[in-house]
Amino acid sequence: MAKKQSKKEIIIQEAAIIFKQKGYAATSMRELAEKVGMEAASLYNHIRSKDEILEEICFKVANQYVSHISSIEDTKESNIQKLRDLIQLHVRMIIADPNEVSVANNDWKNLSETKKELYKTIRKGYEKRIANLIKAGIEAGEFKDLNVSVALFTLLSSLRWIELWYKPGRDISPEQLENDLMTLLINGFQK
Amino acid sequence: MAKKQSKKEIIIQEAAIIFKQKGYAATSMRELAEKVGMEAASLYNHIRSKDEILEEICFKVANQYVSHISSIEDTKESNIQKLRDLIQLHVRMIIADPNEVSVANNDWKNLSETKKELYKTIRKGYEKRIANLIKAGIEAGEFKDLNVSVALFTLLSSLRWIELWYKPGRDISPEQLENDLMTLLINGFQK
DNA sequence: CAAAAAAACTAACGTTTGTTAGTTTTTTTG
DNA sequence: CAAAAAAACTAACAAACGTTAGTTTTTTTG
Repeated sequence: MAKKQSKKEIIIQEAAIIFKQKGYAATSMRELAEKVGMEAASLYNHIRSKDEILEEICFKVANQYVSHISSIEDTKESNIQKLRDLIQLHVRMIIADPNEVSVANNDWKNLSETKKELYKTIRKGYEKRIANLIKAGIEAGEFKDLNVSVALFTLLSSLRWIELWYKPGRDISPEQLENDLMTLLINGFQK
Repeated sequence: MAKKQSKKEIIIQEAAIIFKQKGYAATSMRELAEKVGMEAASLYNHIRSKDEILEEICFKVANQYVSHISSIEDTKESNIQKLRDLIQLHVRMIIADPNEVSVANNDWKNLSETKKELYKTIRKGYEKRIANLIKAGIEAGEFKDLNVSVALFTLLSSLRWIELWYKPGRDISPEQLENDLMTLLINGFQK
């Protein structure tokens, strides 16, 4: 029961696949058009420019992350549990749309100058909120006394391989993946 | 007392800076030439092609990683200590040359088809050796009973932010960075 | 210092790029 | 079913691309 997608949505979806494989700059509109099944010029009946495709992908992903983090912050759970929720959020976002998440994370550099600044601002805001979560955890005595930047970036970075690796049919379920990741990040390697 | 660099080395070094900023495909030879201080055509007195620059960067980095891992494997230390050594290796490689490491990690997709396959083979071989280290640690009872792939990729991925973040003059020393990372990865977030 | 080699230059090449204009076909609508 | 709207097409544009050819300048060498 797939929802009927507009042509624009199809174009963006297909673009995300190719951008992920080869990168935004190395992908031509003619190649994208072929994948979609039309001539390059026909794409412009649905989209304004190549730029626009990248913008839609990047900001859709960025806004999704931002929109979900409030509900984690607002719970009355422990900071450890909030960290677990955050890991779960990232895993589920990536598994729900590995192509678009991957493009947002890797190709945002190719945004136009103004959009790129906006993207960086949104991302920094998101990081700041997670940094505050980590600080709170340290102050509450739940977390080790870590350098907050190191903890923040290590956390976010450690989840980024999933977007490149995971595909349906892997011999590990999303639930297992979440659990293993939480174990690793919260309790570390050591037994 | 900097060693005298050949023009080719300067070109590659400068290329790594721009490739890191904008990506390989989005960087033109004319832009690179300007940064080096010559006309685009003059670059070709020193390099064969744009491709060649990327190849040199990617395989130099890949070979450096590979060449250092043997000495970690060959020690008679615990697997926990080997893991520490590996983290140290990565941190030092990244700090020694953040631009080239970054380009190798992000732009290898733009290698020619045959070189790309070679690169992937080298990288897989490297990953395999770390996977074996993790397996050994689990079997020795030093590590938790983790899914090896999850542990492997989380480990490698968690170190990748450094290449984007670290620059000389950060308010954290390489030693502190290494220590915090080891704490985080080996012992986890939890106190 | 003259000859040879290296490295810069200008000019231009053939392609590929994103995109527009104008036309035809397909789909939607009253 | 005719009119209108949407979406495909062909053709072509100007700009940018990596790269080569040929020439001039700079550096190295005997």
